[in-house]
Amino acid sequence: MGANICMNEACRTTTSLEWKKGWVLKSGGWATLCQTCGIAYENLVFCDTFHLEEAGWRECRICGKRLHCGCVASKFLHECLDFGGVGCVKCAKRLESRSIRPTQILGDEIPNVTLPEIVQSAIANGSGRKFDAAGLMQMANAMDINGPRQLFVPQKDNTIASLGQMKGKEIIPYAEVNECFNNFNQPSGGSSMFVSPEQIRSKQGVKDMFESLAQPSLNFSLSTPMSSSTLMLPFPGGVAEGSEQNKASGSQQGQPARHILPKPPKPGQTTSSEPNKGFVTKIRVARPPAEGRGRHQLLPRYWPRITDQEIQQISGDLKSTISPLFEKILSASDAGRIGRLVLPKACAEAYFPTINQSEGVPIKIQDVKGKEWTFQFRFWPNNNSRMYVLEGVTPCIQNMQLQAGDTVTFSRIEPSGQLVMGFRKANIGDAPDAQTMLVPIRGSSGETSVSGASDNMVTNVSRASETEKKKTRNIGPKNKRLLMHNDDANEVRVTWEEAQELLRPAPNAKPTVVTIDGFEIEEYDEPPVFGKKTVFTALASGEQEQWAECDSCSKWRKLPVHVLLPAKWTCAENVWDSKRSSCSAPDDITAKELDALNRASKDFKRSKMGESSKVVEDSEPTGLDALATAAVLGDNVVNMVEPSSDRPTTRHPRHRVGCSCIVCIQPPSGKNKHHPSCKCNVCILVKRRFKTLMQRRKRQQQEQQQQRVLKRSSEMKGTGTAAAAGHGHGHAVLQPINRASDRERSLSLVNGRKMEVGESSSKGQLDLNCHPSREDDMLAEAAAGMNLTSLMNAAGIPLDVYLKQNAVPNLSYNLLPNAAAAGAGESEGGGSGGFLDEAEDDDDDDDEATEKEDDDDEEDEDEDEDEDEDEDDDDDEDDE
DNA sequence: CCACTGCATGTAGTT
DNA sequence: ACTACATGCAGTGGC
Repeated sequence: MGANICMNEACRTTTSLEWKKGWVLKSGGWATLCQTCGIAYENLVFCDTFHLEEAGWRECRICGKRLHCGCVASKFLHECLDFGGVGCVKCAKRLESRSIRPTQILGDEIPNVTLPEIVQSAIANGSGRKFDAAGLMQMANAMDINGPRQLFVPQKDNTIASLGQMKGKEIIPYAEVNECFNNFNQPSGGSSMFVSPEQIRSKQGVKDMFESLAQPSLNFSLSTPMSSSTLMLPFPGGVAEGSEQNKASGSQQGQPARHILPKPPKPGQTTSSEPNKGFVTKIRVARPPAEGRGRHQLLPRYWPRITDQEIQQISGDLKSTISPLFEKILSASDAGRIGRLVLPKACAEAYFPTINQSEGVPIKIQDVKGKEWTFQFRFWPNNNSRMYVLEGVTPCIQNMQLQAGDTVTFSRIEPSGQLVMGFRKANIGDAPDAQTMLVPIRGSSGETSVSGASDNMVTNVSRASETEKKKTRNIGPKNKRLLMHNDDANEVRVTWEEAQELLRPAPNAKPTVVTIDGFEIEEYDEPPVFGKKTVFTALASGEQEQWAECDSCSKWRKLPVHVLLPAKWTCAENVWDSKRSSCSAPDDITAKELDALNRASKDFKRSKMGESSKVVEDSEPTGLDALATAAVLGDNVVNMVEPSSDRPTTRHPRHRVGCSCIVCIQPPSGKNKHHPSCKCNVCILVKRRFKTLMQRRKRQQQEQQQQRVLKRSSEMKGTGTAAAAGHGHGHAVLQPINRASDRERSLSLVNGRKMEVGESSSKGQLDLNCHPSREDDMLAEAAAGMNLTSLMNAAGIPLDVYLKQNAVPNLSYNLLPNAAAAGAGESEGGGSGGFLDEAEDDDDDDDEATEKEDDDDEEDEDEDEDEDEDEDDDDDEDDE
């Protein structure tokens, strides 16, 4: 704790002040002590009368530690001074009798305003409040960075005070304080506006400032903007303030001020420009005019970044003076069809009209060509706050040909207050680094800022480096969803998909198998490792092959399909083919095949990277056929055979041999895609399930038979005896009876479906894309996949009879090695099948309610049969 | 069925 | 913990 003292050095009235966050007020003075270094640091004081509650972040000049100054001056002991800063009430009153002549800005005559007028109006009415509050906010901006040395920037010097305070790396366009104060008496001083923090720091201290302030009548003047730009950051809420802004002030008084404060740049960052030179094309990262009802300081991401050149051009085009307000990078939803542009809250409250109703008000905004657009400016209640949006922006967005990632800028024409909406196309060069940022900010559409710049004055490619930083800050952390769902994000997605395919259990990791809802899940303590990417091919016979490229000699080696290779693999590790276990061994592949392999690999990768999203959309109707084809030929072979027509989708390709994932075990869609001898996962599954079905049928028949025997027995023994016997064995006996009844129901469904299957079969078209848990469908699959339509008719006969008749081998063990893994646990449950079968068995054991749910599900599925195959695919996956 | 509207929710940044 | 905001989603109305 300590004391705050009136900034008028002649007065030095003190008041208490509470400090936060590890910073203490130096007793009796205007300094705080950094607890790290103990060096005194100028304090700043805000007048709470005007709800200026935030001082912002400052940086210790010695240690660089950031200070959040939350100090608030006593509202009763201090008043805001017209020329910035605060003074004690006593001094303020003393100044009442002395008029303060405001400065002239760029030749615009500003009416004289006296302190009493300002202060009194500020206290008395809302509009005046805003005037002063905004001015103080501006002062706060200055003090954020430079402390009280910068405190007394004339209010009219908005150009100076508002242009930014990019500590360290960015331009600090504030007038150097002492020059500024000198300019109080030296109109058109022409001193530098853009000074580095170091320069500022090198200047003399507070005392001179106080001396300047002590001058009762200050003749404000502005430093001439360093360029001939007509940029004028508007005086916040002041005389030149637009009427809207003045109107806006009143209703927001009660809103708490928020701390939307820029972080100081890291010490290592470079200054974007040298002061006093080369400003014409320099990026101007201007802190926007601090004004508005919320009196918020904008997050740096919203600070308008505009060059003098651009300002000149815009101003020239519009024949007006413009004041950059803020900008925003369009999100996907901003640029989407919905036509709603989410406005940063602080910006909306600062620069847009006050709205008290959610419906908002129509607002007219010009574009840089002078065309006027009307949007609805409104808000939605959101978490006890507001979410401001501009509605109806679609025509404008389309007119400007903007996309997510582009930037819209909002400026204001002075003095009319007309809002201007500019834009800046995202720049390919904005992407910081292809390696560090896999996802390009913009697509590879080739659109660059150059084209945008030609007709948009706000655009300037010279800002690339600055925009890059901004992009990193804006798009990167804040718009991750935008990035990841941008069409251009395929690279990441593909990479992820590829990573999925390449993931292997750690070499020595032993899985712990847990069963959840009948599904066996392997849990590994070790994280997975990446394996080597291989290419699968399939022969006309349906036999599949796996190919891997040696990391040493780049020769392709044929491998067993179930093999999972480590990330690095060479011929020497080809333990499956001793003849080709050396790099010196020739390729066991013809040149043509090799070319096809390479093409397959490249096409696969390229199509995934470049066109995956498009393929997903465009080839949706045929993609399933492609999947089905892939099921037979191997998904990558599709590319080899028909690289142009059947590109892989970004979806997980089914039927990947050896893959036991939840997708691959699904039947493929498409019709007549399976050769009878196909040994793909699905066909194997189908066959296995058919076998399971037959076994269950047999079991059911046995149960029915048992039931009939039991019934006859009980009839013969009489009811009483039967009841007694039933009591003893009832549970054991009745259970299968219930099961039998369930299965009768199930079979009736099967039979009901049987006709459909028969019809379908008669056409030679069977849809394999059905729910695996639906036995009837699976039966159909079995009939199709095995070309055993007659099996359907045989479904009613005992399995063993059928097996004998058709010489169906023990399908469960006729699996590819990894496919066998896919059916993990199939030996369980009486060897009836894999986990799917187990799930079925579980269903059998389920209670009545569950059975009913199952019935409902079945009905639903039946209803959904007519839906497109893709949807079925998804349903299947979801259901699984 | 589709587009629109308004709110809810999840995520990320800030305090 | 709080806030801002991007986006999802249910409800609604029009075609």
